[in-house]
Amino acid sequence: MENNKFYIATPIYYPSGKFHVGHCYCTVVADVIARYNRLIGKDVFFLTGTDEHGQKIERKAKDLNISPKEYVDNIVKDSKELWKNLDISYDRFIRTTDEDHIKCVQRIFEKLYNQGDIYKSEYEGKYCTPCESFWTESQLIDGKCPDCGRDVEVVKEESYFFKLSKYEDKLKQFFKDNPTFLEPESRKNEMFSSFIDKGLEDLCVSRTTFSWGIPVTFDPKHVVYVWIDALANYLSAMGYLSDDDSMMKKYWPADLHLVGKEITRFHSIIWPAMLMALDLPLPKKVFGHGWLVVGGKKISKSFGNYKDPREYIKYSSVDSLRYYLLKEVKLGLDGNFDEEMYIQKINSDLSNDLGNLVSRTIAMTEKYNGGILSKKAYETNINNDYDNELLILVSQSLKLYKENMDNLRPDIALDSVMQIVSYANKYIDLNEPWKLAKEDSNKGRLNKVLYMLAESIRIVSVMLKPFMVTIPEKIITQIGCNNISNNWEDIQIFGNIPDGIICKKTENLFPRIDKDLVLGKEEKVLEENKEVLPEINEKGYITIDDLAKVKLKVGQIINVERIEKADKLYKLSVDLGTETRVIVSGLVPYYTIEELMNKKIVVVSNLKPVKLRGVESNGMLLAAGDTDIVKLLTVDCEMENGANIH
RNA sequence: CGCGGGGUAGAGCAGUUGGCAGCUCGUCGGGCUCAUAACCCGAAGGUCGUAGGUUCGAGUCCUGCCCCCGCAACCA
Repeated sequence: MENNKFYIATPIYYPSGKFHVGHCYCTVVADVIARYNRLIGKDVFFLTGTDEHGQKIERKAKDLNISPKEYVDNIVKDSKELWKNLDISYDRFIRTTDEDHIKCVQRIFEKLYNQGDIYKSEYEGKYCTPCESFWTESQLIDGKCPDCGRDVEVVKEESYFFKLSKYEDKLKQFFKDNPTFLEPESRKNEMFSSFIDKGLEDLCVSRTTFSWGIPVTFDPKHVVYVWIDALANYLSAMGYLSDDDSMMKKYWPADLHLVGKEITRFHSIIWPAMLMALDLPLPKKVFGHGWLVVGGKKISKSFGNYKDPREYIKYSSVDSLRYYLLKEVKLGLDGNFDEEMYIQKINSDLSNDLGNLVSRTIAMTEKYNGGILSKKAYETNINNDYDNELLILVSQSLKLYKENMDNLRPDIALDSVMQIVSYANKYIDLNEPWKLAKEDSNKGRLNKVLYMLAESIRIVSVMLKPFMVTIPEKIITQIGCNNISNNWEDIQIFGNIPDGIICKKTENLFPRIDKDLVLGKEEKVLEENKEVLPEINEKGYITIDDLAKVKLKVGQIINVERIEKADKLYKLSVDLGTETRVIVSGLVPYYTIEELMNKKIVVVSNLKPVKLRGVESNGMLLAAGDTDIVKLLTVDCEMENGANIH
């Protein structure tokens, strides 16, 4: 079957700085799609890499007093590390400085030149000499260089041009014949209204103003400009125009170019035109995804919202990050990456729903049936309504999943997976296994429920494989299915867990993340950076000013309540003279309500409020002791409420 | 008249060909005790930016206006 291969590529990124969440987003999405296609049995080739030439790189290297190659080598090393951290399963990391790529680009350039699609002419533009940069009319600010504000001059530069205009009609026809070539729809509108309908101009494809690039073989003072150099990577990786074109035969045309919305134009206009000129089949699809915005703003160094993605992984996990990026961001639209939302989402979806489902299922199986999953019980007991509903949901979900993965809606696909998880949790409550376990006559029914759950969990794990790298395997191991085959075809029919498999609970799959702890910590780090107080750090002293920051007051407890669902917490109302404060404190093991009533205590009055078990605590009371004995600090004579302590 | 995207419950978002306005989180109330203080049920909460139009019927189609964001030849 010709249909059985899948060639997917991300753009090659420009390594003018370290990669951020945005780059990761694109690559992670591509990786998920690649893994999905492998899962359903396709022969996948997944390409990513770096676009390393150009003036900007040349200049950056010069500033650092190293060669451009050294400069990009460093960044490439780091980004490969990053992709490893994110479990990106690329088949090749192509660099435009790779030997085979350079050869390929030169041959493409020659070929196009020889057949007349590239010609020599002059490029005229506004040039800022000190900045050594060309600017377009629209980039200029008040007619001056946007970088340095100095005057620009009109300069003519000898250049080679690609006859883009020649392909205008062919392109229009192609878009007409292939309505799904460019997605989402909105991008297509943009391409037409902004560029194609306005008419395409020939494209400048060489430069003489810098030398960090691939030399034009027949005119070496020119280097190949970004268009051909960068776009050609998708072909050079296939060995196009080389001695060995077996890859080309096998994988070309590409099935999917997943690109950022700002470079959709290059991939949907220039790239197809180039391929037409080379007389090659065009890619099946170009998808222009949206951007991640952080804190409502585009990711950029100047906004200060630029963060190494590995920071997020540190306190969560790669799988969590990948899950969030695919679930919460609708492919094609901009998505907000808010750290607080991130933690909340993975706590709720992954810890509470998924992790806890696995945990409670296995715990019950161990407790009620020695960890043994009984396929016999599943087969011999008649389905009730809940069973049927679960079975229907699973099969619907599998269908929806595949449909949406194929249609590049991973968010909806994930949604359908999570629906199984959600119903499975409900299924437990509906069946009440803990009640079934009380009577021997219900043993069969109980074991059926447990089997149904385990099998649903196994199916969910397989569906999650493209999205998560380590967790699905861990889950499968916990439910004892690591020795059976768990591929796409193994989940199409419900009931594939053999009889007598033993499951065993080990680690917590998704420990809940304490939002306050993580985000609070961060604030502390920022503060430490602001105020460096070396004396304190060295000797452990604080100054009188530091002490003055803590406002201590005398207070009287005027009301005490237990907090529901909290083992140790009291909700105390404390009279501070001018006001009554609510303070939550873990004194249940040490004091009774009666003992606490009317006590005069010492209160830290300016502590930042925190929510404990849903009750906001405004302050803290002082107490002595560790775990066994805890005694409140009180004042040894009558003191009016609200009196300062110093 | 530069181009594009967006404005839907407190927050973040879905809403396919026009047909009772949904999801997640949060809030409030209840249930359960197998589980990672998790899980299950119920409730409150929306003039779908605004003004008009088409229609039996508009979040959805058309027109005007207001606000936010991005792009404007190489930052995914």
